[in-house]
Amino acid sequence: MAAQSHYEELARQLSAIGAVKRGLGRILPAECPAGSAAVLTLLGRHGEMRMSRLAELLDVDMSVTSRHVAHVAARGWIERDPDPLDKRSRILRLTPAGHTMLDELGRRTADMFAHTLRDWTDDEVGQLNAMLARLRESFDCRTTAPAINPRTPAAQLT
Amino acid sequence: MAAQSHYEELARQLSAIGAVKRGLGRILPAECPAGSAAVLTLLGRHGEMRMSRLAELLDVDMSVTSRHVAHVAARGWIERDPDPLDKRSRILRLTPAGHTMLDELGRRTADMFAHTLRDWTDDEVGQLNAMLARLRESFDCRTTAPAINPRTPAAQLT
DNA sequence: TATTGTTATACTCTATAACTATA
DNA sequence: TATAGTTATAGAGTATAACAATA
Repeated sequence: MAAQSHYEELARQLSAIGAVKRGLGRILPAECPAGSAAVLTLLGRHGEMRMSRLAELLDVDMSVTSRHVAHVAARGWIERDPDPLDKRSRILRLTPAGHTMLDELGRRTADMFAHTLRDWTDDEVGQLNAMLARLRESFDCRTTAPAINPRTPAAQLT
Repeated sequence: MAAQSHYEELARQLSAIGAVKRGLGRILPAECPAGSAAVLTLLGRHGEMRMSRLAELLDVDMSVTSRHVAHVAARGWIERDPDPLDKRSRILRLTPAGHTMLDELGRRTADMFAHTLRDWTDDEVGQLNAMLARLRESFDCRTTAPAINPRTPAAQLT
C-alpha cells in the first residue's frame, strides 16, 4: 500500500506516457497503424488463434479487434480460415507478407529505441518491461479479483 | 544498449498499457475526461501558466491544449485572464471549483490504485514512477538531443 | 437461448492548416 | 514578419448496441 501522492503521480505518468506511444506510432509504415502492428505482433508471438482470443490479448472489445483484423487482412498480412470445429469462428494466421511486415516493425522499433534509450542498460529496459507487465496484471480483474467480479470463467484465463 | 528483443517487448508493453489508461479513464467524472483531468493536474502542480507552457507540459500541440482548456473553462474549473505583459497570451489559473474537482480526481485515483495495486509496496510504485519519468525524458528530444534537433532554445527547457 | 463475429454509430484524443490578434 | 492562441477538418482508437450465423 503506497501513499496517495504516489498514486496521483502514477496517474500523471500514465497520462504523459501517451507522448512516447505517439512517438512510436510515427515510425510505423503508413499502411500499418498501431492497432495493426499490435495484431501482427501478437499473432507472431502466440501463433494462430481465434478472434476472441486475440481480443483478450489486445484487451479491447471484439468489435475493435474485428476492425483491426479486417485492416491487416485487407493488406494480405494475415489469413482468416473458418474453424472446422466451430463454423462461427475464424482462425487467424500470419501470411509470409505478414511475417515480412512484422520483421520490418521490429527493425524500426529497435532502431528508434537504440537511439532514444542509448544510455539505458539492457537490465534497466528489462526492469521497466517487468514492472509494466506487473502493472497490467494487477489491473486485469480477470486475474486479480475473479471472486469479486467473475466476468470470465477460470478456464478461459490466460 | 539493450537487446532487440527487449525493445520489441517494450513496444508491446507500451501498446498494452493503454488498457490501464482506459481503466483509469472510466473512474473519472462524466464531465471530466482524461484531457481535462490532465489540465487540472498540471495547473494544480505547477501553478498558473500560459497556454504555450501548458502545451509543453502536456506534450501535445497547442491546438489540442486549446480545446482541453476551453472544456475546463466552460465548466468553471479554471479562469483565463489576459496577460498584461503580452495581450496575445492568457494566464490560466484554477478556480475554487477547479480545486474541488482536482481533489475529487485525486480521491478517485487513490481509491482505484489502493485496490488494484494493493500488493505493491510504496517503494515499488515509486520505482515505477521514476522509470516512467526517465522513459519520457529519454524520449523527449528537447532534452536529449538539442544539438541534433534544436527545435527549442535552451532557455525554454524545463 | 447463448455465443462468435461484424457493422453502424458516437465519443475522445490528436495533428495539420488556416485564421485572428498582437508583438 | 513572427508569435500566441483559436477553430475547422481529418484520422486513429475505442465502446455500445443491433445484427447475422451458428452452437
